[in-house]
Amino acid sequence: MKEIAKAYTPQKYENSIYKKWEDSGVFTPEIDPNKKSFTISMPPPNATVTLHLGHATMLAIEDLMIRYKRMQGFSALWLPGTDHAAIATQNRVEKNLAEKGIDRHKLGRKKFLEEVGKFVEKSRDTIRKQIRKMGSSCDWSRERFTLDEGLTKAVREVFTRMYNDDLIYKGDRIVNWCPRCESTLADDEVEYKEKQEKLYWIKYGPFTLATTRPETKLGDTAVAVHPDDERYKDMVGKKYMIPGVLGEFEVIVVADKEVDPQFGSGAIKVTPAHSFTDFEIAERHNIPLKSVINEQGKMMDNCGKYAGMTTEECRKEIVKDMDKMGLIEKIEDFTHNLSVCYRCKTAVEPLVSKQWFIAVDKPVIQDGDKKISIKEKALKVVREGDIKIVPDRFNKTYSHWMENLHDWCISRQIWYGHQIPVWYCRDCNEEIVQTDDPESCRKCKSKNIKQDLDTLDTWFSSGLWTFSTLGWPKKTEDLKYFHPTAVMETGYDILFFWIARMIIMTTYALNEIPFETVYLHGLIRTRSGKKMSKSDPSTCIDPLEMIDKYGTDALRLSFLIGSTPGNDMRLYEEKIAGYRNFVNKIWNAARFSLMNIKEENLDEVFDPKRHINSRADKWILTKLQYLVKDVTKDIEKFRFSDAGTKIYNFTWSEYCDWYVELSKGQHLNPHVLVHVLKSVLRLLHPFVPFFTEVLWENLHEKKMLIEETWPEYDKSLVFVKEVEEMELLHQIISDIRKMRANYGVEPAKKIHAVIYAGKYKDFLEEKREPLTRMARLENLEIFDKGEKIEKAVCLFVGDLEIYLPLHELVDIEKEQKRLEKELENLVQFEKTLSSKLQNKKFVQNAPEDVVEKEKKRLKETRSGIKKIEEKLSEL
RNA sequence: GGGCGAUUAGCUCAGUUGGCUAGAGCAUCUGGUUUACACCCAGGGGGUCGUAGGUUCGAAUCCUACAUCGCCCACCA
Repeated sequence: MKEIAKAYTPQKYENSIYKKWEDSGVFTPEIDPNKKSFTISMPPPNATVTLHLGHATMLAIEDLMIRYKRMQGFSALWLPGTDHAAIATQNRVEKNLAEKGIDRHKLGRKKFLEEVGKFVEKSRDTIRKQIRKMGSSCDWSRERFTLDEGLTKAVREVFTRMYNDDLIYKGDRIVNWCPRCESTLADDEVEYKEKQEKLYWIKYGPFTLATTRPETKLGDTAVAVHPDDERYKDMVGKKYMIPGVLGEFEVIVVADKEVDPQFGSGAIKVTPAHSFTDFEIAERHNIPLKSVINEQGKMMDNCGKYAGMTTEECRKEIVKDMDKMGLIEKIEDFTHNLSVCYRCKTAVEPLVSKQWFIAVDKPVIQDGDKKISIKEKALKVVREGDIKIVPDRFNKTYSHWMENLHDWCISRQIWYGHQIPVWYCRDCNEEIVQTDDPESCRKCKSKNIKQDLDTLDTWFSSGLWTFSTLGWPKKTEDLKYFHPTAVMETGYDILFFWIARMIIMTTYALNEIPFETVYLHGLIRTRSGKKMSKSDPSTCIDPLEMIDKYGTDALRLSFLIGSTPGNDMRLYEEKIAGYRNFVNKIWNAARFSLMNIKEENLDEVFDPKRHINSRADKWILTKLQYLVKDVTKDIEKFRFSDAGTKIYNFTWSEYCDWYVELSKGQHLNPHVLVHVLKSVLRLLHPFVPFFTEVLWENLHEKKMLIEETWPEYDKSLVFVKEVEEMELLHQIISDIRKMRANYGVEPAKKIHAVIYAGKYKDFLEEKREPLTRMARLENLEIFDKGEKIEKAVCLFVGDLEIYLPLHELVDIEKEQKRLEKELENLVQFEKTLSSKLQNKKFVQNAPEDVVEKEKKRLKETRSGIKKIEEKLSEL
């Protein structure tokens, strides 16, 4: 009665539907003590980025969970936000300024930060819009930014507490230094890249040794050998003068297990200030440090003629000079893992510097009657299952990483970020750490104080994300109601960067877990399995472009179906197009339903007592109950792909292919047609929110689908017998169609059929209409039994015999061959089954229902064999 | 060096505590103006489940080894 467009056009509806949801306030959950809360903190996209496939996946999965729980009656909070992403953002703005010929140092800290602020404001606005594009039902009224005032308070509070607990300390330690960013990097912010380099064998006093970095010779203070190395045994503990390009210098020989006697000559030069291993060796043996490389990656003033050169320039020069002095023995090619900055790929320069650290091994958290470290605590909550990781194999990865965690360097020498809340008194050197800006020195009252210039690692603040966004350190209602959060969903690539740090920071600050479950999705790859990279647009799919082309719903499905947690997934345009087709398919099923129902019936509530008319109705309703049960279970177990596939198959292969087709004849029952459609829309809504909502409106629903309830399994709508009968009908129709195709019967031609139906006679009589229509029969005769019919194709479905007297089309020889082939098949199968059932161990050990099933199948197979044999003997 | 994952139809992937003659989508082939949908319908072909052993009544699924690809961690000057 009502007609909707012939095809669904997402572009026409998506924006207005989103606005309708947002304006209605459904995204903002109430704090209702009678309801359970369900919270997801959205992993905040970096403030600099535009939406990429990683975000799109994350948003699709999280929105699915949130909508599902919301429909189930939970107070579902999905809290959105953005991360200031200190280094990444600063680099980006520096680059932008550089294009205009502006250098940040000339601009000065204050002005530079203003520039960053402007850029970030604009950029955040873009990402906000893009998050909306994905249909994300997040609570914008609670949106947060890691540099917000509230979050900054949280950062200072945690810093101060940790400082007072002696967890945060300042020390001279060797750190990863990026000379381009001019900042420290945490251990996991360093990447390794394989590179072809040279290995220089140099004459080194009484030694010959191999090095890739001859320029660090200027900072050498020792030579180390393996304690068991016979070659150098007598030299250990002695001091030697080594000839160098800047004259002789003294080294001491130490024995250390770290040295691999197999590599090179078995002796290494020790440069404690510029190598992690050497620093550790130096610490163990009390060897002095000598820094020769500065924070710009250039040789320091103590390097004579090399001062001011970059390490690379210096290497060239020093090799030249050493060669002149006859110090170079040989130069070999060498493949080497070069450490580079994860943000800008510049080679990392290890150097010694005064930095702030978090001590991860210091026992400070009360645990029963003893104290454990923040690291042990973070291990414990996962080990004991307080936090569950999906898929669980990542437990191992997590534990391994956490066990090997060293003190975390948290200070960064960049400007953008949370400035470290430490002030120094210039008059009395007092160090003041507190949450508010102090006016004067607490010790000498001098006003001559200055804040530490460094900022905090960006992961320090994002480590507080689940609770700082809910108002902590204030004891807010939000915090009480929504924390701990339910699920943290993110890519496995930031398990260490972020997940691990949230667990550390939250268990320390709140003595509470940040989330109950960690759900890790895989990375999106190209069709050939390569990483998509922005620098190569030919491999890269832009989610926004796909949304324009196929709609958000189709894009979302392409992330949700066909993927499993923790595994990478390949994405390509045909896949998205396929789900667009699915969306359109349901749209058209709805179109059909609407065309077949009176408007007044649309407003009626489905009542099984009055509205169920036929076996077909009972069949589809039963299948729907199974679907509801399965899908609910799958979503609860985070098997989103399975859930989606099941809805897909039900809708297309059962509802559309059979039930809608049946509706075109005597079985038309608009009530059930629409009821099942509506249930499917409910089930589908968390996956594909836009078009389900559009259809919902068209079905005269007053309430929005987003606010509707999730369907529940209803046992009273399960009809096992009717399902069996209907499936028999499907089988008969399919088999007749197959035979038609097999014999090349023109689709338009209607044929004659005779069925000996036994106990199903009455049932088939009732289904005469769909049977003749869907199998394209012109004359159907149904008997309970009868004589075999000659010159006819025969089919055996269970105990039924079907004859298609195709007369001139029947080629006896061909028919014989077909039957023989089928017989062969059945005989083979019979063999397998009977030997299985004769096996006593199988009958004894296998579960009863498995045995029963096999028995039933054996019976059917044997009856089929008998029938075909009879038929063949007549041919 | 240590760990993890993958290996199933031409392609992309499902396959839950072992239990239908191993499934889907795409592609392909044969047909098609059916009461919604060609973004569709009906039907077909296509797989020794990476290899070799083992456990079991029964293995794609569990165990062992190997192979290939990929990822993570550690790291050598």
